[in-house]
Amino acid sequence: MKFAKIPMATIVRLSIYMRTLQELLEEDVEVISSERLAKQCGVNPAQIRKDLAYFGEFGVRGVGYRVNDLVNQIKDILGLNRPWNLAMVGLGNLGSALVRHGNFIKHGYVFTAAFDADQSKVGKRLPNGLIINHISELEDVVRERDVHVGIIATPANDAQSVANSLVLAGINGILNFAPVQIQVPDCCHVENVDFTIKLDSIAYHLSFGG
Amino acid sequence: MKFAKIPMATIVRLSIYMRTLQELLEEDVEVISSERLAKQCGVNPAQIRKDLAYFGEFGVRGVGYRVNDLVNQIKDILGLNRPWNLAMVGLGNLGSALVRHGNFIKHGYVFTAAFDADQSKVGKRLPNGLIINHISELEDVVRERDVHVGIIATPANDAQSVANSLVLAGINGILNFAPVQIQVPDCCHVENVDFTIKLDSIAYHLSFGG
DNA sequence: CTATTTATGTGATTATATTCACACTTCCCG
DNA sequence: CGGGAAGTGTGAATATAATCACATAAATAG
Ligand SMILES: NC(=O)c1ccc[n+]([C@@H]2O[C@H](COP(=O)([O-])OP(=O)(O)OC[C@H]3O[C@@H](n4cnc5c(N)ncnc54)[C@H](O)[C@@H]3O)[C@@H](O)[C@H]2O)c1
Ligand SMILES: NC(=O)c1ccc[n+]([C@@H]2O[C@H](COP(=O)([O-])OP(=O)(O)OC[C@H]3O[C@@H](n4cnc5c(N)ncnc54)[C@H](O)[C@@H]3O)[C@@H](O)[C@H]2O)c1
Repeated sequence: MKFAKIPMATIVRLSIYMRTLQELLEEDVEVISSERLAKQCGVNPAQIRKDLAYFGEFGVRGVGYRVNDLVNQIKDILGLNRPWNLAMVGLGNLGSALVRHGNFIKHGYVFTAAFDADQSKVGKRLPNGLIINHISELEDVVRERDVHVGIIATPANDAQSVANSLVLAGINGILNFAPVQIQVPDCCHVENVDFTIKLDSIAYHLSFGG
Repeated sequence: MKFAKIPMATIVRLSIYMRTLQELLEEDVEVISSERLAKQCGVNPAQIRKDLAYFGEFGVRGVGYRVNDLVNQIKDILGLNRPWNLAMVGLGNLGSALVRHGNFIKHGYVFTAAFDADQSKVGKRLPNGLIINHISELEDVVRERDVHVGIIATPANDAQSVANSLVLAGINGILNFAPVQIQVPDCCHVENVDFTIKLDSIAYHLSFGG
């Protein structure tokens, strides 16, 4: 995999295609054209074909793509045909809602560790059976349970220090919900989720009709 | 404002600059160069200058940018020097965590309405004093309370129908947390938040060392 | 008042991403 | 079996975005 330099935007779109294809699968659609898929995903049909072409030929000319096959092929491309272990750091409002949520497991992401700094939370059992560890145990527990990705849902002030611990524990993927830009070495890939930035984009569009 | 065609990516970065500048303000930094700001935001310094140049000249040559002024200028650019009224639709796990969260109000976003389809939730009072209305009242309440942006936090299956109601009620900005691509007329601007897509990107990077 | 330093603003350049357009493959129907 | 019809795969053409590099402006020191 990965013969040319792949646009980051392509990777994001592949996820979107996959979600849509999974829905189609549930509606028993067996084959779909790039044109119909494009409409559902809100992109250009050629875009879909080109995105896929980076990784191989997955369709049948004159016919389209077999939905089931394409889902699996995209999973292979993204590295999703295996489970990924997650650690949640910070079990407040947001962190708790996230671990409770079923969509992660549905897509192959499993919470195998949870950490908080608040002693009154440590030892508590989460709905999925996981017991909250103290943040000081992070490094040991992360290694022990083979955690691949850390999720930061602590207050903004603590995010950088948590990120440092995660990196030290050997983690190279972080999903950061705190509204700060965390600094990590190149070996570690960070994705940020900040809802208020999305709201700002909406505000701009509403204000200036973009 | 908006003299040339502005890259969407520029708008997103402006939000990020603003967040960082607001932090700097709290640390009593008065003036900052594009170079230092760039490092903190993880972008190229020329990028910052070019992004700002779309909208005017905000810096002082040989000196840098006055932090406080720049924050306000970015707010003007994005249309954030006014309050924006939000409606939350779906007060489950995620929706409840969101309305409880203080960051929205801090950035000028105010929840002025909340809706759910579950009768047992209708009439309940949220921590911010807001009372949950039934989804059937959406159109009336949205108009009455001058809601500008709708936030969808319902199950995926209900997202499209909620979006339809919001559009019908005259809303042209939607923040969608349901993991589906909703279809709306051009007058309505939609931003999606899907954490699992971010996780997929991380998985790809970890798998293939991008 | 001049030289030096710093750091912006921006045209030119390079890099990246999207879209077009059509050759080519498969299917289907008569 | 031959002639559309449908729809992929992809090189070429656009379009968009990021970066460089330098002229220019302010501040400071001598
Ligand atoms: N709640 C939301 O809807 C929402 C929305 C957008 C962004 N965010 C961001 O997500 C983060 C969490 O938000 P929240 O509402 O859950 O906050 P919260 O205060 O409810 O929870 C934070 C949790 O982190 C724990 N914590 C603090 N320091 C820690 C440390 N060093 N190590 C481990 N755990 C630590 C606290 O004990 C607490 O349980 C914040 O940065 C917030 O800005 C939240
Ligand atoms: N909880 C998370 O951390 C999380 C993470 C990622 C994505 N999401 C997505 O966010 C959405 C909500 O997740 P959740 O965990 O809060 O689910 P939830 O089941 O806890 O809450 C959904 C709420 O929506 C209400 N609802 C259902 N149909 C409705 C309708 N037609 N109109 C108004 N309200 C309606 C339900 O009564 C319920 O209160 C889902 O689409 C989910 O996939 C959630």
